[in-house]
Amino acid sequence: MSEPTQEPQRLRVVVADDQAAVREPLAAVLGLSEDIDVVAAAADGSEVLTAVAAGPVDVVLMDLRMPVMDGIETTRRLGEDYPDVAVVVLTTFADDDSILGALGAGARGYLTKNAGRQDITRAIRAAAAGQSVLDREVQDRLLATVRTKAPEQKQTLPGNLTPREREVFTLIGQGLPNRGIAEKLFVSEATVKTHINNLFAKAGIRDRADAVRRAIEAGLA
Amino acid sequence: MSEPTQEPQRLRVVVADDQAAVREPLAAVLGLSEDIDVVAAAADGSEVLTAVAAGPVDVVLMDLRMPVMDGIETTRRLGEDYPDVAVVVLTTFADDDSILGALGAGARGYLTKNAGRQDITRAIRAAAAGQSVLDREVQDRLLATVRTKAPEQKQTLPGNLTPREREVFTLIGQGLPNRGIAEKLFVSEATVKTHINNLFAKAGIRDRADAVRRAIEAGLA
DNA sequence: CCTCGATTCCACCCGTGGGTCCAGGTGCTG
DNA sequence: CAGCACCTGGACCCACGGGTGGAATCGAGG
Repeated sequence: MSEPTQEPQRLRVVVADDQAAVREPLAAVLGLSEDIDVVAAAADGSEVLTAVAAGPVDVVLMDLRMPVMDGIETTRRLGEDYPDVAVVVLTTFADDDSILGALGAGARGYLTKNAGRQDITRAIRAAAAGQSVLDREVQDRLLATVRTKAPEQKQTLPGNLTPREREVFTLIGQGLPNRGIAEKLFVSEATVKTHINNLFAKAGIRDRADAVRRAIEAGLA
Repeated sequence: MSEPTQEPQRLRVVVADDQAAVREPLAAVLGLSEDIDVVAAAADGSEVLTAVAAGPVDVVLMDLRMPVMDGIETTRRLGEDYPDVAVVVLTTFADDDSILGALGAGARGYLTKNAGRQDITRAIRAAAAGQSVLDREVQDRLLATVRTKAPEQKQTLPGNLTPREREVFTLIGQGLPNRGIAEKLFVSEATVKTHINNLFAKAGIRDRADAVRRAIEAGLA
């Protein structure tokens, strides 16, 4: 801990955007920062790869919508071949697929195009230092995705379930028929049906199919 | 877009940590930055709230483990009463519960204590500007949580399914009974059963329960 | 033209699932 | 001890699910 964290030399940055009207001014304005060197400007993903292969690069500022090879795929390949190169995404699109795709591919930052020069330079420096900078709305979306999908929610189940009922519920979620559940628990099938009826009533479950979905959502399966 | 984003005046920061041995040096070292004013140092969550109530505060640098009121609960209350105050978490713990709890409570940054001074000041500035800075490992964990739940793989299905069969399959995954599926597709229940039997044979599905699991895994539900 | 795959439908059978009611046994707690 | 919650089991009923076989229409393609 408490490593120096200073970047004594200037950060070597590649700017990637298919629109020259965006790419050129962006590269110019970034070069104004005394600690940033824009070493290349790329119009598509393959140009990014050649630029990175050509010389040492610290950070790639990447647009997502590009011809030939899009930003996500480019990010993925960079992560495989040049894991030390940090990718910061700068795009107009902030939909879930783009965000999850880019971050999942290894991007270390995600900015939308209403970010200012300060925001962009800060994100570049953070990415070079191993941190990750996200736009506020991007973080909100990311969290919303997590919350709906993974909040380890046993809260979606009414807590009144008895241990045995929960156990039966888990086995239903694994797709076992009543007889299979009975054998696994060393009880009669009638008992299993009783438990199922009780827990269905408590949890407001209609179907066995419904039960499977709920069990998976609840993280029991 | 392209707002000024400059913070002309110095950032007013509250440092919160129950250990004086951490809190004091941290406050001192942050004050060295010419754009940061440490306006208060708090030893627990309630001290943070009084400090924020007392004067205008831009950013709270918050430890999670604190007596009286922990960092997550404090963050939550700040979000309710002072939505303009940004919270940056600085803690030794990087487990999923802490991360999701803090970010879910509204924290705009999450650093572990191996972050250097540069990293911390950068995160403070980013948070004040509406961005969010995460440690690399924190982002990785966050993404891992997302990925286990939303991996969008349709490869688990044999490709031989006809469009209609895939459609029926999706509806099964949503827990609909055959009659419901029939109504939704404007066909008879017999037709639905035929499709189901065919796709069950093709995909090697035994049960309806099994089908629900497979549909969810395949990202169709 | 004729075949083949896809889609649509019907009839039949029967196993399982789901609902209801009831009841004996255990163990904890007021 | 009396009550309560839980687990266990049985009996009954009926709807839905799943399997089989057959059949019609239609469009694409040999």
